[in-house]
Amino acid sequence: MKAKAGILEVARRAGVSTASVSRVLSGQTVREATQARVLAAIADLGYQPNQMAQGLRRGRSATVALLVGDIEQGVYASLTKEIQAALEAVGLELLLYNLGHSQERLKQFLARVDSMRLQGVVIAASDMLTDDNIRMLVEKVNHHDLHVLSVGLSLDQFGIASINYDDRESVARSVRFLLDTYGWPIAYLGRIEGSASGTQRFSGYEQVLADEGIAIDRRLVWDAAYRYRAGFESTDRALRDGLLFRSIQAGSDELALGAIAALHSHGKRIPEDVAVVGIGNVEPSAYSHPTLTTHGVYPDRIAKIIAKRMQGAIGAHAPETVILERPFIQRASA
Amino acid sequence: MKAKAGILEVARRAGVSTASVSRVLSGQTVREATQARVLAAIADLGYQPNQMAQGLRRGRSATVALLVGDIEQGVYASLTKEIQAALEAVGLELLLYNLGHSQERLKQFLARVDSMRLQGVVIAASDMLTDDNIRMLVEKVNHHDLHVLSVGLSLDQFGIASINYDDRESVARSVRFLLDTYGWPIAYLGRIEGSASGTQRFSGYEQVLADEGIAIDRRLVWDAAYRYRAGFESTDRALRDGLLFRSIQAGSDELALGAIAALHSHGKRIPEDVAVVGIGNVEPSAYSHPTLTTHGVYPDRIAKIIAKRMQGAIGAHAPETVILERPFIQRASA
DNA sequence: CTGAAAGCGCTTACAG
DNA sequence: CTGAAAGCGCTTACAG
Repeated sequence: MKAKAGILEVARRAGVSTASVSRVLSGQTVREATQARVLAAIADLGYQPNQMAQGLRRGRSATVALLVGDIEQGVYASLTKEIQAALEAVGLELLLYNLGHSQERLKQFLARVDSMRLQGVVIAASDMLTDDNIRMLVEKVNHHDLHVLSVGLSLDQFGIASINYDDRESVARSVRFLLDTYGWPIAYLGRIEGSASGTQRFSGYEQVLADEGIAIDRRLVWDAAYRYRAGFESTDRALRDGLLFRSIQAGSDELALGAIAALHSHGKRIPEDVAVVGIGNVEPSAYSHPTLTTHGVYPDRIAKIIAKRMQGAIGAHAPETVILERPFIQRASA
Repeated sequence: MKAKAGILEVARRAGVSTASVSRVLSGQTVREATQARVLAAIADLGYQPNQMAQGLRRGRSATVALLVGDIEQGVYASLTKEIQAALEAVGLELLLYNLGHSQERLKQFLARVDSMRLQGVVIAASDMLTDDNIRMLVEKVNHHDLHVLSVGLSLDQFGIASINYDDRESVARSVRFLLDTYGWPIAYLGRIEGSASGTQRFSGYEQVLADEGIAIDRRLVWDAAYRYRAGFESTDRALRDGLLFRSIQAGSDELALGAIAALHSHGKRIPEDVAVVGIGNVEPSAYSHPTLTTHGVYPDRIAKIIAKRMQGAIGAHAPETVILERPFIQRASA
C-alpha cells in the first residue's frame, strides 16, 4: 500500500476537479460518466476521505459521545451495545465516557466538550445524577450547538429531550404483587438518597404503602448503591439485626442478586422465606438460583430513537420525554 | 455564551500572534508575560481549541479505537472501563466498536479505519478471532501508520504487540486441582472450535489429560459460545443424555454460571455432585450460589500498558507479547 | 453538470 | 522569544 492518497490524487486520476470527487462522495448529482471515473479512481487508490478534514470543513464531527454511569452494570452494557450498533448503522462513531459514579469526571467532560464539535451527546447515568449536577449539566450543555438526549431521567422540563421508563409505576406494580402474595413487611433495597432514578423507583414503593395506609418503617428501607456488594451487605446486616420481612423489592438486579446471596448465606429459602424482585433484567438474573423476578428493559428501542434523533437538524425536535413501559418478568424468586 | 471563540480572537485579545497562542497551548517556551496574557484571554473567552483542526494539522486525531468482542460480557466491560479511564488520563479519547462476534463488522471497521487517522487501535476480541480473520486483520492494519495492540491473543509473530494471559497454564492448573480433588471424569465446557482463545484454554485441559495418560472422551468436551445460555444448554443436554462427570472446567465464568443453573435444575449439589470452575472472575461469580471458583483478570494493568504504549512514537516498541499470570480464586463451587 | 478558489481553525518551519 | 505565512484535506458558494 502506497502513501495515503488524498482527494487531489483521486481527482487527477479521474481527470476531474476535487469538487466533483467531493460531490460523488456526498451523493450529489454528477454526470454518470464522471461518477464512474471517480468511483474507479477511488477504488484504484483505495481512497478514504480524511474525517478530520471533512469535520473541520463541515463544522462538526460525525461523532456522538455516550456518558454512562457504569459500564460494568448490565443495563449500561446492553444499552451501550445497542447504541453503538444503531449509530454505526447511520454512519456515526461512538465516543464512550464511563463516569463511574464520579462527579469529577462529568465536570471534566463538560470542560472539554466544546473542543470536540460533537454531533451530539447522550447521557445515560440516571443513578448518579443528583439535582446539583443536573442543573450544572443543563446549563453547560443545553445551549451548545449539538443534540442532547437523556436516558433514564426525564429532563424535558430543562429543555432536554429524554427517554425514560415509568419506574414509579413499575415498582408500584411489583410491590403490590409482593403485598398480595406474601403480605407485609416488604423491605426496599436501594433507596439511594440524592439519586434521581433511586428516588423515582422508591416512590413506587411509597405510593403502594400510602394507598394501603401502611406507615413506612425506615429500618426496612436500605440506602445502597446499585451493585452486588451493596445488596449483599445491606441484606446481611438486616438479617443479623434480626429484622423481619417477607420480601424485598430491590432498585436493581445487581442489588437483588446480592440480596439473594446474603439470604442463602443465612439459610433462607427463596421465595418461601423471603421473596425477591429486581429491576433491569440483566443476563445473570435468568440463571441465578432461584431465577430472578424483575422488570425488563428495551435497549434496542432506546438506541433506535437515539440514532434517529442524532441525525436530524439540531433543535428540530421538541424536548419531550418518551416514556417506555417495562415488562414485568416473573420467574422463581417471587 | 457568545459565539465560539477561535484562536484568532484569543490572539487579538492577548495582543499576540496565533502562533504564540498555539505555543502556550502546547506548553512550548514563551515569555512569562506573554503566557500570562494568553492564559487570561483563553479564560476570558472560554476558548477551547478545535480538535479537528488540530488533528488535521498534526495528521492524527487524539483518539484510540477499542474493538471488543462483546461488551455485555463482564470481562470486556471491565476492560473497557479501565482502558477508557487510562486513556482519558493521558488525553486520549476512546472510540468503542462492539463486534458482537460478527466478522462482518470487523471488516467494515477495517474498511474505514484509514478515514479516522487514529492514534491507535486495540483489539480485544480473542474469542471471536479465527485464523482467517487474524490474517486479514494483520494484513490490513499492520502497515498503517498507527499503534496496534492485541489483548487476549498473542500476535507478536505477526508483528503486533500483544498482552495476554497464560490461559493454557491457568486451565492446566485448575484441571489438575479438579482431578486431584474430585477425580475423573472432568467435562470441558466451551471448546469453541476455531476460536483462538478457546483453543488456547482447551489446550490446558488436553495437557493435563496427556500428562496423566487419560484419553479424551469427546462426549465430555462441549463446544459452546462464552455465554450463559450456552453453558446452561450444554450442561442440561449432557445431564439429560445421562453423561457422568464429577466436575466441569468452563472456558468462561458465564458458561460456568449457566452450567450451575442447569445443575440446579437437575437437582445436583455443587460441588458435592459436580464441581465447577470458571475463568474470568466476573462480578456475579462472587455472588452466585454457590460462589464460583475461577481465574481472575487484571484489566487495570492491561489498561496501564495500553495507555503507555499509545503515547510513544509509532513503531517504537518491539512487537512482543506481555504475558500476565491469572490468580486462581478458590470459592465454594470447587 | 462542472471547475477555480476561498476558507474551516489550527501548527510549524522559517526568518528575525 | 515571536510573528507572517503556508498548508493540513476537505466542502461549498459562485460563476459558467
